[in-house]
Amino acid sequence: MIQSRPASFPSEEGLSLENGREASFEGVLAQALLAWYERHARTLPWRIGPKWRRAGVKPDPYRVWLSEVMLQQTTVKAVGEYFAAFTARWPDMMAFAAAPEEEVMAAWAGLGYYSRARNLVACARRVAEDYGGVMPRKADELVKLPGIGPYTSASIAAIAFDEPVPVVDGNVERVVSRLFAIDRPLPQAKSEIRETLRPLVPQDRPGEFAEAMMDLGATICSPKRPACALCPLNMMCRAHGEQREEAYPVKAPKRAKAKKFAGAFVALRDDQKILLSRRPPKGLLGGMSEVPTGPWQESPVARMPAPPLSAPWRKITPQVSHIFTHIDLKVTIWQAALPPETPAPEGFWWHDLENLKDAGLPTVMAKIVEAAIPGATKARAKR
DNA sequence: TACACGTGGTC
DNA sequence: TGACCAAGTGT
Repeated sequence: MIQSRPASFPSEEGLSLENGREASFEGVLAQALLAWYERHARTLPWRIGPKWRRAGVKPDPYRVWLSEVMLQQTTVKAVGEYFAAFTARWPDMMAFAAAPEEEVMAAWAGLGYYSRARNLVACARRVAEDYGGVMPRKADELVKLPGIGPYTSASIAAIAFDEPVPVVDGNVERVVSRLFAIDRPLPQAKSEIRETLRPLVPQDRPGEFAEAMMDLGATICSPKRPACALCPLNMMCRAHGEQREEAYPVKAPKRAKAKKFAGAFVALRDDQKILLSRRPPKGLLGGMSEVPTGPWQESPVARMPAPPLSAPWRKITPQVSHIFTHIDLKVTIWQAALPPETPAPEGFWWHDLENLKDAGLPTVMAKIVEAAIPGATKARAKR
């Protein structure tokens, strides 16, 4: 169901352009947004700015894909250095497709949602094998690839290949739900928002339109205290007309986080090597390296879980707390020093503390090591 | 449809 | 402090 246009917008009869052409609501909105974008576009490493775009320059689909996947549920600031490191190390799709999965997982460490890294590798290999290393151009083709869903497929198709499809991310959900005062709660309202946006997409500049919508949401139409005075669409916005901007988008209530508790073991050999293992490929932190942990349980850790090897374990304080999206985890840490000749048990290995960065520990694991061995995660590898 | 899936920043 | 949020996807 498509919402009616804002009541504050003039009737169509009252609208005419200087050249005598009829101005549609859709056209006026797109023009106002694109004009704003030409002045206020954010400069981003994976983007071709409006000036160069007008000169016919298009962004590299590989970089668009990589950035879009990194940006899923992740801030621009957090992505910045990862994008630079990835593109320096793997400059194109074929180079990336040839990368060992474990190297990609380690390079991704700290960015979160680790299935994205695994799917990135799977996607690159599929593109290399099935498409000769050339990214498909259509959203309905892209959406079949691993790690590429409705948002990412549309964004790549629009931004890299100028396919006029609606691109709906969290920013756009907010902008569109305010523009049309859509009061159905998210995520149920997703399809209504997409279909409301579809006729607004200009056929000639869909990529810039998508980027402009997201920039507007990120910089003007913010979740709290939006800067409506600076918004190029304020006269067309129903939420603004109602002075109820922050009432949109309506969101369904979310569930409380589960509390969980675990014990962890920091085993440090006297030759400055730490005992690590790899987590199972699926599930939380799937495929990432870790310090050995006991079971994650519902009740506080009362006694030491079964350790990976026999050692003079002693409990250290304080505990480490870590908040995941859906789990509030408290970790009790046991530490032990071992002689240099100590062998690693089956499935474990000793990792040089000096080069801990290379181990690719997810943040929660790095926090555990840091609590036991202050400074360990900040050491840089020697040249 | 609803839930699993990370992390860091903001108010 | 704790709740919310940030360019979502897979199951």
